[in-house]
Amino acid sequence: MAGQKQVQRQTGVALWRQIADRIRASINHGDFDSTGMVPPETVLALQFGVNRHTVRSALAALAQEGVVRAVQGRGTLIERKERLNFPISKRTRFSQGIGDQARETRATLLDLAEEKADAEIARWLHLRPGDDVIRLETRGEADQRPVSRATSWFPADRFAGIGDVYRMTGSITKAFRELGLSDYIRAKTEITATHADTGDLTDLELSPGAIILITRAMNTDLDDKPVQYSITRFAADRVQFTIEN
Amino acid sequence: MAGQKQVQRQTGVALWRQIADRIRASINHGDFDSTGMVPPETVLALQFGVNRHTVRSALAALAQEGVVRAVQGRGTLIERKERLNFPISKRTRFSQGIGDQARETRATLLDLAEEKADAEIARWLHLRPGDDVIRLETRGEADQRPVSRATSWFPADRFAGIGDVYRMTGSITKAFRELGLSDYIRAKTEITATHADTGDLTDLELSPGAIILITRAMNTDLDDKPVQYSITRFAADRVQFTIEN
DNA sequence: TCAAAATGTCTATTGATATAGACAACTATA
DNA sequence: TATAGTTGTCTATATCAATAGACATTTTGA
Repeated sequence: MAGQKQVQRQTGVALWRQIADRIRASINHGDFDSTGMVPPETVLALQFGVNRHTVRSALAALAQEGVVRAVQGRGTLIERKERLNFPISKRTRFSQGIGDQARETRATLLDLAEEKADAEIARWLHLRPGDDVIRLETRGEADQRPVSRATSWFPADRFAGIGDVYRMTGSITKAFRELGLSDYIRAKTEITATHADTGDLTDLELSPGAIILITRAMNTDLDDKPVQYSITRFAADRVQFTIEN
Repeated sequence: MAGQKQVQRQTGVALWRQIADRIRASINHGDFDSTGMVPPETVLALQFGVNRHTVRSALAALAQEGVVRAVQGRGTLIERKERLNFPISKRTRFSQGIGDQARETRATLLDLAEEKADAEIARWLHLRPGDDVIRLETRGEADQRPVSRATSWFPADRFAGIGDVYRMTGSITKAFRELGLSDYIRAKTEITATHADTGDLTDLELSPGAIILITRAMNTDLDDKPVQYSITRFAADRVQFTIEN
């Protein structure tokens, strides 16, 4: 049977754009891992019900992004993206250091809420269980490719409204600065691994069985006061961590 | 200052489509509530940096949706959408009964996870705390307008994989049927009200201070066994409930 | 070595998208 | 009752999006 949702016409979104987005998602999902290449243009054109030239426009856009590389006579190869390197140090920030590895980095806000700290959060943030904390859920992307999803907690009394500031600036570092915290330090990072759960599969465009790297990290201000605790889940095949001593 | 993100060209998404989406979001956000009408076409054209005709295309699309109505000489009025009526009965389902009130209804999957039941979930689903449950978070939309966001829990042993089935069918009722439950009954509904939290503001496109109607509901199978417990948060100015006795 | 299969290039045509300008028609108000 | 402000309509032009067909070029494998 054909795919459940075909491309739509007359919506103001060009067909090549819709097709490019769906092919990229399929690649991230690992649908073509067995061959390492995208199906032939004629096949894709048939599947999507469009002209071959339209598929070529979509593939050209993906080639421009660096997602695929077309080779005449062979086919369109999926570029083995290098793993993004996350240096872990006292100056660890998400966007910093990634900027030169990817053309476009973005963090999208998934959820934002104020809640009471449970025992674990309280321990990391040096609060008492039940104290107000702000929870921020974000997804990190590099070149349209979902890389990580993070849940961060902040002391609500000190960083009231940090969610809204984050929404404006799109950066934790900038949000901190807006709220009067000019600098902070990565005090501790724990790294573990597990299998992807269903939330990972959807948010990170993974297949069942995929591996997730989990970091639990605490940031402090210059007086060693905790300002942020975050749990980040990375798609293991898209990242590596380096620790310099 | 101008808006932080302007419309983008050459992306495969038509300018009129981007502009229409942003105007619709502004309307839902209540930005024009003081006047009850959209700014003049010439002003919008200047704001977005496009020709007036392009703005007109966007407004024509919104008029087609029924969001606005243009009146020559006066301006473009925002249609006071009737509140969606949710009849609450033993046969309460989201999509049913709404279909004839809105042109297009949709439920988008926000999150999906398997977790352990806490005390409250366990009580509603007649389980023991710690039992496995599947949590499903969705947003309900009618005519592109976000109406509600719901969190539902299902007993994991009985409805394993209901999340994936839901993703395919886009309907709880159909997902139940796929998993062998042909019919179910709304056993209990509790209704409360509160102010919107930050999550509501983003997901439902509301302004601070907006009112949220909350339903806590339990569905059972024909043997009175609980099959679903859900907490749904409605934008209060977009819905009404009716209970027939 | 030949043929099949795949991407690359070219021309041509149609419709959608966007800009530009001018003016008509209508509403509200001074 | 003028007049300013607003939406509606028309013509014209340029570019983008999509389709169609033909053929070249390259790779792979029989």
